[in-house]
Amino acid sequence: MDEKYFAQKIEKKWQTRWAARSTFEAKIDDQKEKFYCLEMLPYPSGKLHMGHVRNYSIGDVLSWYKRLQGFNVLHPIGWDSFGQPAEQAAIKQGVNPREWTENNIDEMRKQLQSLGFSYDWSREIAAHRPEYYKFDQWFFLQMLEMGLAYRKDSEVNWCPQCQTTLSNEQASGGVCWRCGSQVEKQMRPQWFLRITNYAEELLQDMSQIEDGWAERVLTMQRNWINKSKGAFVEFRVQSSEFRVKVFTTRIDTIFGANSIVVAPEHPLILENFDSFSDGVRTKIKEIKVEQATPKDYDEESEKDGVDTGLKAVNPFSNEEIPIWVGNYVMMSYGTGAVMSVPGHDERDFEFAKKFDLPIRQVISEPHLVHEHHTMQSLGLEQAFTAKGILVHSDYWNGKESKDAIKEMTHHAETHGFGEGATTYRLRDWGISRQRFWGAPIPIVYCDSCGAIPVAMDDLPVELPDSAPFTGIGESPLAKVDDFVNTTCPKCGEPAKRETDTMDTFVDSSWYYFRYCDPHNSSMPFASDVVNYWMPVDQYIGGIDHAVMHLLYTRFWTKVSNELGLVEFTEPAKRLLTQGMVVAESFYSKEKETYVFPDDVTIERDESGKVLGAKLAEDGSRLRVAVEKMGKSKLNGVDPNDMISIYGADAVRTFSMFAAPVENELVWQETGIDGAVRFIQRVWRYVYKWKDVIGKSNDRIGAGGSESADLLKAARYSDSAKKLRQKTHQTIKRISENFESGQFNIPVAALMELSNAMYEFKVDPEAADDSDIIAVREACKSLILMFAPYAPHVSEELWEVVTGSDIGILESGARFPIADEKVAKEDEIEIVVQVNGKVRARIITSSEASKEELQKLAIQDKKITEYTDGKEIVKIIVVPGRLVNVVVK
RNA sequence: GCCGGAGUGGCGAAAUUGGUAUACGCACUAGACUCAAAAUCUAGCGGGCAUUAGCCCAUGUCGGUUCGAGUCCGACCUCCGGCACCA
Repeated sequence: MDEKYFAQKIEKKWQTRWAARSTFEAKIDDQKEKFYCLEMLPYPSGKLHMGHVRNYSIGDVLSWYKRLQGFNVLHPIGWDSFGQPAEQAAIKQGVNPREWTENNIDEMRKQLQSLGFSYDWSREIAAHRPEYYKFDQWFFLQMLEMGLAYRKDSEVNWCPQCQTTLSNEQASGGVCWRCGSQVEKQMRPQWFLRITNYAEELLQDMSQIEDGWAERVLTMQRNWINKSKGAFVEFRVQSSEFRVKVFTTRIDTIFGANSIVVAPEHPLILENFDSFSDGVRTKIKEIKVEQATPKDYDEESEKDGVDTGLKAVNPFSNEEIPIWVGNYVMMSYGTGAVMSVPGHDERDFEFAKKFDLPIRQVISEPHLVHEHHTMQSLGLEQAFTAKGILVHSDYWNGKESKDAIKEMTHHAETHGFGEGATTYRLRDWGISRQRFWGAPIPIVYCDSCGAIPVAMDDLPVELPDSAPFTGIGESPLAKVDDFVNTTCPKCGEPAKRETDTMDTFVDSSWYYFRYCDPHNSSMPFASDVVNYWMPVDQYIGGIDHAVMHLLYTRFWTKVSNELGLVEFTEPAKRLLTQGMVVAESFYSKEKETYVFPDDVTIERDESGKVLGAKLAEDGSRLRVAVEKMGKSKLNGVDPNDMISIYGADAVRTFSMFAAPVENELVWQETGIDGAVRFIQRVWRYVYKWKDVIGKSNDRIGAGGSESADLLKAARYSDSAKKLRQKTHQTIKRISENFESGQFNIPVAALMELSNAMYEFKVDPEAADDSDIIAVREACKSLILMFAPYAPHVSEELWEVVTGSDIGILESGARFPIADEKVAKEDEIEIVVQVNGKVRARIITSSEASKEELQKLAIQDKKITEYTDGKEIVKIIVVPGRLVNVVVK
């Protein structure tokens, strides 16, 4: 056996063995507790980036840990293989999107395998294959039957030059990515899923998962759904039958309404448009165009609007107020009209300031009520948005907001101009895409029967193998006559297929079900199999998916539950949201592009701090920036190169050690040497002790089976005792870290353990039995705890220590368990503070009582120097930690 | 703009959840080994003053609560993620 650590060689060896032995294939086993560990599946871009490495390393660490604890672990992987990049490659390079995608999958599979991830490859799935997307279509038809899928007109980005629809990304900055034309909005009929039916459940069921999901994710989802209780109120339009309906959560502020602001496409405006003056009409058209132009989010759009001259009547005060058209009111949101209360709403305040509209205060802070009650108007510096006491509100004066909201809503209801209501900001999920590379929506349009679903037995509706990819005109799919032309499933007459395909979020909404039963051809999955494995015990993915994907997938689970397919209503018990991995990159203003360190001359000061950067090619200055990996075409660091230089174990270990998993990580390679050195240190240590701790030594029992009696019976020297103490302290610490999802600290703890092993200065030749037992215990514990990070080298060293090539998992080895008695320190250091400042340290028994500690502290010479001549006010004693003497 | 986060040495970070700030590692410096280099080992490594065993300052900024604050509260600054057709 080679005694030098050579990563590439042992990694290949163990990857081959695991595959040959099907080590990681999961089977249903009622004798064992199951653990479903799932990482978000990748889009097959063709190249792994460090964000992937980090994500999948976390999952692999956890999978190994759970296997070592005896769980029946399901750890699958697959491909989210529909999406725009394949279609863009088809347009730009003329390749076939399916071939392009399959090639990318082959490439990325190789890379994942070279990292030695413990996947059950027999369950691999890919969204673009008919055997998968057949069931996207199946689910769609089920939802159609349930009344959850429907069709309505909705906006898309439209390039008038290319005569094609564009994604938001393709329309960024409001111009077409291809030709640079101004992008417009266009209405077209599209399919939607009624996620809004589940708004309340999506909120309520958060109680099932709040222990396992990060609070920040649930908060974001809650705010996205944005439930608000309030009331609809109708304002009569003066000298007209028209009533404008608004929604407000603050009906208590209605006496402060100075105007009604409506969207430019509000029915009232459409109806009265011809009666407006030229100036008003021009302004309304401008606002309409502004709203129809896609904007970047960071563009701050200034409030704009125009007084239409129409008047509305406040149903509470009978006051006549003007009706404005405003650029901040959208027809697609709410009722398309708001009542403007500048005194108590920030947006309305800003609008009123800009157009010099009256601002009235009708809510006051309790202690100011008297003053405000008698004053006509107040010069508010900013909107007062808190609740309070009503003033200048006629009959309602003096009431608290909370009561006024109830009573005023009731008043509106009994007088027929309003009603209490709960609204949600969440909108239905539009799934239609005017693109080729997605699952076709299984609908046929017949002139006489209308939109008819394809029969279940006729699924899948398969994508044709080729289509004209031009980037111009309608979707490529619509240009394939053989696909488009069909017969009506109902009447048999000639008819046309739906040519829109589904949003790729559909594929990723149920893939974790499919992993449980990946080869089922008649159903998406068998219920009993899914009910064994699901819900997912630990889901791991980027924080960038906190809202959309995770909300869609929760919705899908609820629908599946309603269909009787699954027993549960939430897909994942625990969610770990990994921080983004970003590449240190540089932005070139002239070229409007990001470049990465290879092409850049970086200027640093003596300490290595980056001062600036210049483009190597022409010396132009660059802005230092970071860019999310995978977002840009340039992915910064190539994991392939790193694996071939440092080995998979080192790359995995370092990606975990570099930062806590929830932090954002600016990737830099410096530091990975430390991981390599650590692996080599462990390697050398095990080899140094190999002959005395391995199986060949039968003086103290075989290396493969550690007997508790043996450990107990041995008489240890002080240094051996100290080594055992460190071993068990490390086990304890790492177990706690794993349970709480901290994966960086265990690496540091293992390094500390190995440092302690090196400090155990007994020569293997001169070691007595108890020394050997202590060393062997340390080595075996270290190997087992390191296996989740660096499985290849751990398997190899396990073979060295146990003398058997059966493999860690096959041998039945378990994650070590800490012995509290062994881990316990006899003596500890107690800090003594005077007024919170550390002034002395005393070494004492870890058992010392509060009284003993206090006594020791005030007798200490260093402490008396500070306390002499002063009055001791109090003494705080925290056993095991510190004593704080407070003096005056 | 709206929603959600983050900020600790030259760098990645740790801190038992209110109790010794800087564990572990990277980089760096010096020494040992070597003809030499690499590797390895030993020591040092937040800043300032003393260079002794001591003192003062430091966890983005400003303020507050507390015997005690990186941790809790308030305001601000900077950076990052999401915003419904990137996945």
